[in-house]
Amino acid sequence: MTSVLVIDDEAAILRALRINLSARDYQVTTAADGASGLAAMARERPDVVILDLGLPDMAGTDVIRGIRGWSTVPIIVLSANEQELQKVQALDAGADDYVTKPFGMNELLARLRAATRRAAPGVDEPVVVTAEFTIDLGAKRVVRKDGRDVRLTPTEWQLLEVLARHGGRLVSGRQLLQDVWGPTYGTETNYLRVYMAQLRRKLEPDPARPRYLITEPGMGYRLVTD
Amino acid sequence: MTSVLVIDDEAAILRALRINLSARDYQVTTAADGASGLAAMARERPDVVILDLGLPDMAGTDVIRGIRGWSTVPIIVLSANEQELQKVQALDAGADDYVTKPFGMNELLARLRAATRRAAPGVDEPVVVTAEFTIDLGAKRVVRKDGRDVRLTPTEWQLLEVLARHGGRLVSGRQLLQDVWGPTYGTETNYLRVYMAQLRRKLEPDPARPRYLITEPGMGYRLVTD
DNA sequence: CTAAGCCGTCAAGGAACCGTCAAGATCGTG
DNA sequence: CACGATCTTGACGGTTCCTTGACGGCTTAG
Repeated sequence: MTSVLVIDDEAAILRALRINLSARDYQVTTAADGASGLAAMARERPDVVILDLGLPDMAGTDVIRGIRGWSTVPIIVLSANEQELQKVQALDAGADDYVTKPFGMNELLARLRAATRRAAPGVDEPVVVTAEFTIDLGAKRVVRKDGRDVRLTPTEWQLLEVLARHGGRLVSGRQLLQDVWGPTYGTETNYLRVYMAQLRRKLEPDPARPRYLITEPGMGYRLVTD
Repeated sequence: MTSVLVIDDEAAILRALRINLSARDYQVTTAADGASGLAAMARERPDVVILDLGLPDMAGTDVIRGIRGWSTVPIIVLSANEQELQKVQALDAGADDYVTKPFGMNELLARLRAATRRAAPGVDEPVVVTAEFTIDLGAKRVVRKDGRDVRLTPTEWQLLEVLARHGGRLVSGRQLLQDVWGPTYGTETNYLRVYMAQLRRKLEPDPARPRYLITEPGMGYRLVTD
């Protein structure tokens, strides 16, 4: 999922963007001024930034330069200012695009897609490593330590992905069922038994005595990464 | 020196751009319609394209797609059309930016700098190498290990290019369809089956048992590069 | 000790997915 | 305008995958 950081001091725009972006499966973080925007930038590592130039605490070009100092994340600038000089300064400071308010939501979304499409190859997804195998969440790939990669079915992969994204923490059976099979499931624990067995057969050195895909009786499952 | 291809049918704009760009040390090539624009594109290999959407011979989005079929060069669209739908269609077809006429020359130049700045670090087109063949994305060529090069149709090449640019990662059927056939496609999986078979027949040593163009049932396809 | 949960294992039927082939439609070119 | 190359479309058979039920081992509580 693509994550977006919106830096804007107008509550109305913030709300409109949050609603529209969330509805299209973007993960949205917001900040209301330049300082907290830069802080959020370092904390969240978003895939793309939408930046309003009319911030109360600092000049827009300084925010851009603050980000460009250490990141090449795409920056889309919003501004009510139509003056050409302003646009030139923002773009030359390192912005990728400049949209004048008022703007159409569909246009902004299209420019967002264009910006993320360019950056697409280069975003490194997290990787879970154990002594036996490596899970590459970005490539949707599992490779054993001997270099051969493991063939997983869609359901097997989804189940493993949910466990991996929880990073070693316990995940309840109900949550696993809902994340993999959909929100209407929750009690079909036999599905989990079947697919856990499949995963163990494909990943564990000794499937009878699991070392990574651990059952916590009565509670759920856990992927330990040692 | 940065080279620019300008595709526009208005003589006045063509002249203005030629003068302004030349004065700033860009190397300018021009074309007056879509067909000759695509021809010039293949001949000149410019670093960036400025494209007017109001061409006499073909739709703007088709010109964009014609370029995107084999090149990732930045495309800046010029248009008198302010309609949002037009912008969305152009950007989704693969354009990088959309500037509405009349435009300020300084703004256009700034957007030009932004577009070329982004592309700068990645200009060296990657090459994908396997034990059987080599894919040269820059030259749009596939060479077998025995030196003979493989003839691919435009669609075959586009499909292979999308897979190659994802470098071993899994690509979903929906994304392949949208990247190759356009954003309105997504369910016509039989296209993929047909063209995957074509590519395998031309690239795989044993097309019946593929080693490089791998199917992950229910999830998508992947180009493994061992 | 026994019964009741909970879990792991296995196999089979049916559905979904994929590879293959070939014919019609379309496009570009001379 | 005709020809060849390419793209689209439909149908068929084979393969993979998901679901489902049954059985037995293990643990725990009474």
